Amino acid sequence: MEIPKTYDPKSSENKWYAHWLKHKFFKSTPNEREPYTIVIPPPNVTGVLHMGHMLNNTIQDVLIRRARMQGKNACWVPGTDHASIATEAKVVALLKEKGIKKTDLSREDFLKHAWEWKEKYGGIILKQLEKLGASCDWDRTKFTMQNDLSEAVIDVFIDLYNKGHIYRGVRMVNWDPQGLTAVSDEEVIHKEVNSKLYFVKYKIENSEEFITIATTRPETILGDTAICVNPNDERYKSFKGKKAIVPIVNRTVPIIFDEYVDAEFGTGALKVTPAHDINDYNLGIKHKLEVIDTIAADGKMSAAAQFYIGEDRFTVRKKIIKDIEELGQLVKTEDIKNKVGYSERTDAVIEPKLSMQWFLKMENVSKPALENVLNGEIKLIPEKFVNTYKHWMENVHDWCISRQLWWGQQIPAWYDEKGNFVVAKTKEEAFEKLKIKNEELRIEAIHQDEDVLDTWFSSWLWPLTVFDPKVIQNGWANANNDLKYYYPTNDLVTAPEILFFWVARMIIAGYEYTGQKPFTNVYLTGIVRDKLGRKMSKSLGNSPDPIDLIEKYGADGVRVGMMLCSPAGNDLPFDESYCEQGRNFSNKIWNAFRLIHGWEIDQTPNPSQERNNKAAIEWFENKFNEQLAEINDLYSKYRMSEALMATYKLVWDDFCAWYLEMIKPEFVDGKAKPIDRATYDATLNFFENILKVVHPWMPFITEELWHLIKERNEKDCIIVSEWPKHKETNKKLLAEFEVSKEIVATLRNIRAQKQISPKEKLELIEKSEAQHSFFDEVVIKLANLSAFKYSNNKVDGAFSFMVKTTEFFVPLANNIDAEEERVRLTKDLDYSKGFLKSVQAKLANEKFVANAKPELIENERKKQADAESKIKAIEEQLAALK
RNA sequence: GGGAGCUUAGCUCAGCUGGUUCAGAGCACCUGCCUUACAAGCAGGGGGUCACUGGUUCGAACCCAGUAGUUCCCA
Repeated sequence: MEIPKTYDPKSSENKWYAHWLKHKFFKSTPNEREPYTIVIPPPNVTGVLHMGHMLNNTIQDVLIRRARMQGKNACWVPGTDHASIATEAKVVALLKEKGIKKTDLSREDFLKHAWEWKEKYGGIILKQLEKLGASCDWDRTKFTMQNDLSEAVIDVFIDLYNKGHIYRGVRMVNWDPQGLTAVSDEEVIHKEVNSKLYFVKYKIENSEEFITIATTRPETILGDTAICVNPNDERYKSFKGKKAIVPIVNRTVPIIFDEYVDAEFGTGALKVTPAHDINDYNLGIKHKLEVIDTIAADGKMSAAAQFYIGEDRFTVRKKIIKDIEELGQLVKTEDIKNKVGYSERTDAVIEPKLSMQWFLKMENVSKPALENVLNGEIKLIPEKFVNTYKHWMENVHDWCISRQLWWGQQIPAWYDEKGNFVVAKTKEEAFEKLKIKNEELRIEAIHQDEDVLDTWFSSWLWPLTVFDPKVIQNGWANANNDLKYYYPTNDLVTAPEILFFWVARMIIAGYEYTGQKPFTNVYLTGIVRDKLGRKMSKSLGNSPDPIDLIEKYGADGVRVGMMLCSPAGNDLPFDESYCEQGRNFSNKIWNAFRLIHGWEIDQTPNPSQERNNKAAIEWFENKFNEQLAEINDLYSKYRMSEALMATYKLVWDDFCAWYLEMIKPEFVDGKAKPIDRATYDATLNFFENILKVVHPWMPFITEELWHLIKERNEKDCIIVSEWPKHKETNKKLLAEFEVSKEIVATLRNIRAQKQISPKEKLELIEKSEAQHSFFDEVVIKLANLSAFKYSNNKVDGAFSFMVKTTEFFVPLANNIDAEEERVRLTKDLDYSKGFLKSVQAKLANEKFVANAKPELIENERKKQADAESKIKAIEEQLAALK
C-alpha cells in the first residue's frame, strides 16, 4: 500500500469521528467502574465557536480521552445556555428587521419567536465542536431552559424563598436603559472616559450667599434633595441649619453634614441625588432625605423631573448646563477623567436606578463555598486564583436575581390587585395562598411577576440538573442513579472571568442541595489574545476563525497549537505559527510510520538480531517508561502544556531522532536490508504505545495510524485502548546512554567543524580499562565509525575530547591543527580550573562544611576529584601537542 | 483609592525544599546538508547583568524590604 508523503487530516477527521459515534465510544452509563466526569461550560446559544472555546474544549477533550484510556467510565456532558439578555437582544433585533416591535407582541408570541431562533442557531457551537474532535456524550446534551431544567430553577427559587434567603426589595440597581433591565454588578464594565466636571452654585435660602458644588452629572440636579459637606470642613461651618435652593426647579433642600464627603474633591460640597447614585442613596437613607426619581426606565426624563420631560439624559446634560449658565449660576467647567459603568451586553451607560427587584442573600449560603476552597477540598488551578476567590467571597454582595426580560425562567411570584404577593409553583397554589390574605380574591385577578431570573441562577445548577433535574424536588437522598454515580464531577475547565458569575455559584448550589462539592478541580484557562495583547473578539476582528484553522492545519494540528502556548491561568498570545508546529508534528509521526511500514522483514529462519538493535530496544523501553512517568506526573498536576511538550519530545527526539535511527536498516546496493522480526515487532509495539500517549492531544491521526498498522476489528480503536502501564526503569542504563549520546554529538560536531562528510567512517578509541560497553554498536552506527576500540594509552596525533572523566581519541587523516587544538584545550582547561577553584573554596569554607547536608558535601568532593582528573588529562594533552 | 499576581534568551514559558561554573525547553534565528521516513526535514551553532536597588546567608533566579514597569480583581 502506497502511503502519501504528508498526512492529510481531512480524509481522517470525518471518517473517524463518524466511526467513534457509530460505535458509541463517547457514551457513558453508570456501571461498576470509577467514573470520570466533566460538565461542559455551556456555550451561549447566541455564539459561534471562537478561540476561547477551542482552547477550553481541547483541554476538556484531552482530559476526558486520557481518563477513558485509563479505564475510567468517562462522561463529558455537553449543552448550551439560554443567555437571557444576549439572546433576547438578538431576537429583538431580528424582529425589528422584520418590522416587528417587541412591545407589540404578547409574551407568548415573543417566546415563540425566541424558541424558533434557538432551534435555528442554538446548536451551532456544539456542531463545531465535533470538528475539533470533542468526545462528548451527545445523547446527554442539555439546554438550560428545557422544561425539566427550568422546573428545577423554579423549585430552587421557591425553596430558597421559603428558607428566607430570597427577598424582594427596592434597591439601587445597575439599570441598562437600552436592554430595559437591571444587570448585576458583575455585568457592569467600568471604563475610564473623558468627562467634564461642572461647578454650579446654589443660592442659600434667605441670603445673598451661594454654595458651589461640583458634578459630572448635571442632569440629576433636578432630583437633588440635599447638599452635603464634611462637618470638619471649615469653609462650610457657617451653613449649619441653612437651606439651599436647587436651580431650575427652585426646590429648597437642607444642607447636611456627613464625614462621607471628601473635602478635597471638587469644592467639598456634594449635591445629593438619592434616586440616581448609590452613595447618595445611602446618604439619603441615613439622613432621611426625599427620593425623587427623575429618570425613567428608558433613560429619558420622567414627569417627576418637571423639566425636559421625555428628553434623553445626555441631551439634558447639555441643555441644563446652558440654562444654568444663563441663570448665572455656572461657575466653571473642568476636564476630568472618571470611570463610567457600561452594560456588558448592550454597551449602554448604566444608570443607577431604584427599583423593585428580587435578591438572594449571600451571607449564609456562601459560607461552605468559601470554606471548601480554602481548605483545599476544591482545588483552583492555578492556585493563585484562591486569593481572588477569597477576596470576592468575603465581600460578597446580595445577588440581584431578577431581570426585566421575557426569555428565561419567569419568577414564580404572584400578586393580587391589592399588592399582596406569594411565591408558589402554580397559579392555583398561589391562589390558595393569597386567599388567606385576601378572602374575596378571584383567581382571574392574580398575575405572575413579569420578570425572569438571571441566567446564572439557572446555570449554577448545571452540574446537578444535567444528571437529575428532579434532585431539587426529591432531595439529594433520593437522587437518581446518574447523579449519585457521576456527582461530584471531577474537573471543571473554564475561564477566570466567570469565577464568580458561575464557578462560585455552582459551588454554593452544590453544597446547598447535596452537601457536597460539584467538582474537585477547577482548571482556569487563560484568555486568548492576539499578538498585540488584545483579547481576541469578533467585534475587533482580530480572531482567526477556528474552523478555517482546522481546514488549514488539521484539527490535531490546531489542538496541539493551542495547547503548546497555554500554561494554566496565563493568557495565551496566540499565533498561527503554533498551529504550524502542531501540523509539523502530525507529519513527523506520519513519516515515522511510513518508515517502519516500509521495512521488509527478514524471512530467513531464526535471523540473528544485531547487537545494536537489542541495545536500542532496551534503551527505548526504559526511556519510554521514564517519560511516561513524567507525563503522568505532569497530568496529575494539570500542567497541560508541559505534559504535551514531554510527549512531543518523547516522540520527536527519543523515538524518531534516536531510536529509529539506531535500528534503521542499512542500505546495501541501493536497497534497504531486511529487519529481523524481533526488532520489528518491538518497534511496532513501541509505536502503538507512542500513539496512545499522543492520542488525547491528536485523536484523529493516532486513530488513522492505529488502523494502518494492521487490520483490526471495528471496535479495536485507539480511543478505547488502554493507556500504557508504567514500568520501573533502569536508571543506570539510561545514564549510560546519555554518555553515548554525548560521544555521538561530539563526533558530529567534529565532522561539522572539520568538514568531514557524514559518509566517511571514523575510528574512535576510548582510553579505558574496559573492553566493551553496552551501547558501543549503537555509537558505531550513529556516528558512522569503522571501529570503537579501547586502549590503556593515549593516542598521539589524534583529535581528543572528554566525556565526563573519560578521554576519547579520533585519529584523523589530515593532521590536526595544533594551534587550534591548543586554543580549544586551553579554554577547556581554564573553565575546569575555575570550576575546581569554586569547589575548593566551598569545601574550604568551614561554615559550608558545618551547615550543608552530608550528601551535598560528598557530592562536592566528587566534583573536586573529577575536576582534578580532568585538569590532569587536559594538561597531558596540551603537553602532547608540543 | 484598596487588593492580588507577574517581570528569566527575539517570542512563549520551565526552573520543586536556596546548594554543580545554573542558568533550561520549544519556537524563531545563523551555518552546512535535496543523506532513499519526513526540507512540514536532518546535523551543528550563537543567544540571557534572571526588571532595578539594598538586605539575610558560607551560598540567592529562588528568601526579605524598597523602587520601576505590567496584568487582573474590587470600589
